[in-house]
Amino acid sequence: MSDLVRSPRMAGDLVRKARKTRGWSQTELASRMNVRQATVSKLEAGEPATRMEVFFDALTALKLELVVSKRGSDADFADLF
Amino acid sequence: MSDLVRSPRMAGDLVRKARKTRGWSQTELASRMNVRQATVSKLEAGEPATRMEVFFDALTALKLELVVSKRGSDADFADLF
DNA sequence: TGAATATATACGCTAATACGTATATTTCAA
DNA sequence: TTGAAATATACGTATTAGCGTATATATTCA
Repeated sequence: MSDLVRSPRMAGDLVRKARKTRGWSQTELASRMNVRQATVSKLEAGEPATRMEVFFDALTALKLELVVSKRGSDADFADLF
Repeated sequence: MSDLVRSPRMAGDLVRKARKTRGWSQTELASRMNVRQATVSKLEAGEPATRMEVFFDALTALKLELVVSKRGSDADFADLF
């Protein structure tokens, strides 16, 4: 299973879902990321100015993997990679 | 084809690669993202504090898709989704 | 329902992005 | 080689994340 993420909002939703699936509180996740609970709260709220670093730290803590690929609808550019 | 991204640095490398594949200059990409060329430069350099919004805007402009999934090595948590 | 737990906010502070504008540098082709 | 195009930096400004610390609101559950 995997989730498509197109915006900070969707990223926040995904982090929240994964965190809850793991049964962690924001404080628990924040601790693993070495940030404050308030920072996790904002990340999950989809704050657009959240630092990329914070997002990646969350993915790492949640043992999630981020894969970038060409958009399926982008037929005019088959060999992007 | 797809690329795994685990950090701002890797994100920057990927954006640069995709941009070049499209034959765009940083200025060209910046214009499509509605940010300055300097911002694209920093994004590609892997600046950890780059705003998530900027990263997502770049992916959108480059017609790239971001998919989050559980890490393959994370066997202890099969049903994260 | 009442208390414990969890999440959203707040204040003062520091640091750093991104902005506009501009230029120093590096890259690359004629 | 040289000159244009591309990229990295710079300066001053405005804005805001994230920090420490703390608390107002939910939310959960015995």
